[in-house]
Formats: sequence, C-alpha cells, structure tokens
Amino acid sequence: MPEGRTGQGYGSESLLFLTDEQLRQGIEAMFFAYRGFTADPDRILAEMSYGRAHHRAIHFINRSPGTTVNNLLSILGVTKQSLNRVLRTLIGDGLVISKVGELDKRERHLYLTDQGQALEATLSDAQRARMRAAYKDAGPEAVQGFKTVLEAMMDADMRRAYAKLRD
Amino acid sequence: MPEGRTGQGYGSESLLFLTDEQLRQGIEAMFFAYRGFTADPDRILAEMSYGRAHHRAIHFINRSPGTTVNNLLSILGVTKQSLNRVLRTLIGDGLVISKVGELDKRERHLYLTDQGQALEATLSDAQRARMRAAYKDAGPEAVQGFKTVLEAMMDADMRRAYAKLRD
DNA sequence: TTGGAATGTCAACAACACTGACATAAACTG
DNA sequence: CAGTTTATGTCAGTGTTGTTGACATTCCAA
Repeated sequence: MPEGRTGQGYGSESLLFLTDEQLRQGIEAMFFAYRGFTADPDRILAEMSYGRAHHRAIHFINRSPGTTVNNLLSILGVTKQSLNRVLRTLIGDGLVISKVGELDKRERHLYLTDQGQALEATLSDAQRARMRAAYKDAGPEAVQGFKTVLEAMMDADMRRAYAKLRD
Repeated sequence: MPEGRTGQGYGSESLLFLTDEQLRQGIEAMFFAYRGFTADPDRILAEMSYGRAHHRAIHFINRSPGTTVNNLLSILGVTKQSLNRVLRTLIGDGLVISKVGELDKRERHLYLTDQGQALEATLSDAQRARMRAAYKDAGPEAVQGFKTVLEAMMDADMRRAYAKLRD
C-alpha cells in the first residue's frame, strides 16, 4: 500500500479510528508519552529534592506573576493544603515570594524571585527541548492535530483554564 | 482562508510552531489533557480504594495475559517493590492470579481473574468513552497527528515497549 | 456588630514512589 | 558439583503528594 491514500483508504480510516483497538493505542500512547514529557524536568528536580508539584507551581507562577493562591488552586486542581506545603518550601528556599494583597488582605500574590526564575528557565528549557524535537519530527500538521485532540480530551473547566492562559 | 494553504501560509506556520510560546501551549495542553485522561478511571478507582498504579497493572496484564513480573516492570517503569505492593493487593483481592512458570519456575505469569477482567472493562470503558469523544470531535487527521507527536515524545525504550504492544 | 464566606496555615494521615538489604529458588556456567 | 546469575518477593525506612480536619484572619453584608 505505497500510494494507499485512496478514497477507500480514507473511508476505512474514518471508520476504523474509533475501534477499541485504535482507542487503546491512543491510551497507551498517552501513558508512555506523558512519562517522556515529564522525564527531563523530573531528573533535574530530583537533584534538588523537589517534585512535579514544585515544577507545576513554578510554571504557573511564572506564567501569571502575581497570581493568588486561590487562582493557582483552580488551575492545579489540588487542595489548598497540598499546594500550601509546596509553596511553603519554595518560599522558604527563596524561589517564590508571597505578598499580602493590597485590596484584599486575605489574598497572597505570588511571584518568582530571580532564583525561582532561574530554576523555571532550566526546567522549561529541558521540557521545551523535548517538545521541540517531537514537533520537528512530527511536522506542523501533526502538531495541529495533537493540540486539537488534547483539547478535546479536557474537561470543560480545564479547557477554560487552558484558554485563559492563552490570552 | 479557504484556499489558504499557500507557500507563505505554510512557511509562517512552520516557522511559528516551534516558538517558545507554541511549545508552552503544547506543554500546558499535555498537563490539562492528562488530567482529563485519568479523571474517569480515577473516580472509579477511588471508590474501591485503588489508585492509578492498580489501573496500570490491570491494564497491561489484560493486554498481555501471562506476562511476567519482570516484563511488567519494564513496561511500567517502577521498582519491583512498588509493583509488588500493588500486585499483592490485587492478588489478595482476587483480581489477579500468579502462576509459577512451567519452563522457568522462577517466573510468575500474571492473569486477570473474571473479577479482574470485569474491573478492567469498567475502567477501560470509562477511559475509552472520553477518548472516543475526543477523537470524534477532532477527526481522523487530527488523531493521526496526535499519535505521531506522542510517539515522537517518547524515549527510545518507551517507543519500543509501545511498538511491541501493537504487534 | 455579628455572622458567614473567603483565604490561607498547621497537623495528621494515606497512597505510592524510592533505596537498601536480604531471602529463596531456579537456572546457568565452568 | 560449586559458584554465579537471574527472577521474584519481602522488610524497613524515607520522601513527595495527595487527602481531611481544625483553626486563624480578613472581608462583607445583614
């Protein structure tokens, strides 16, 4: 099937891509790919006895400097107690600073310090390098499809958070 | 842009899709999508005080009945102590049986019991339903791109394991 | 001003990963 | 056969990350 992109080929494809076998391949691809996705940052984090939770917090604080704890909570989808433990160590280690809100003194606004930004850059560079290689391998059209499927896989509230970050 | 697939359009796309901003969107899409990917099984598992580790074991035992502990270890990428804790509970709860190998009596071959298969089906159905909806939303071409990028994101050994499962 | 909602912190606990050490049995090797 | 390697399982200890419960602070509205 060298020139197999016939009408028939496409027809069978659009019928077949929803079979359980096809779906299972997608499920397993997600499982393995996510391991690859986190492997590089994980290695760096392990050296400094941080984990993925720290990475996620750093990532989204960098993404939205001045964000509140509550806002971060809704993005990360964990309990405030869980996030708080991570933030406490990051603040204690001088990677993040927490400023009491001026309008609402209950709120804490979060910022990366220079040191925090340095770690963020290191982690991002590693993760982006793999992403860049994968994108380059796969090509622009595949990347478009990749994003389309991922977005379709999200819950409504995740899709909202994801869209909000792209503003 | 109905006929917008011009050389220029493509040119700018192939330049832009590797920008840091594009890559970051991909990274965040992976983060949110993976949450969606695991959300449905997680809910089911939580009711019976199992976790993702149990799901993964059940999935791959179902995928390759009679697989050995060692083989499972290389697929899951965890330590034997970690896997053993999970297998012990699954065997104890009657979802998995472990048979001493006939050729090599050191090996344990793993199988799902009827009860194990029932749980596997419940979990798979939930996860596939979301996957099916996402695939349907995105269309066959996007799905092809999705898989291409995911595979490009894997390490070599994961890609090997993934390919092996597709035989 | 009083009560409730929102925000954040501290303490304790469970799940699940890790390392290290060790035991057992079987297979392989010289 | 003796010694080594392989496959598996177990025990103990540790760390990250999630959970719930209890509590303090701040804001706002009745």
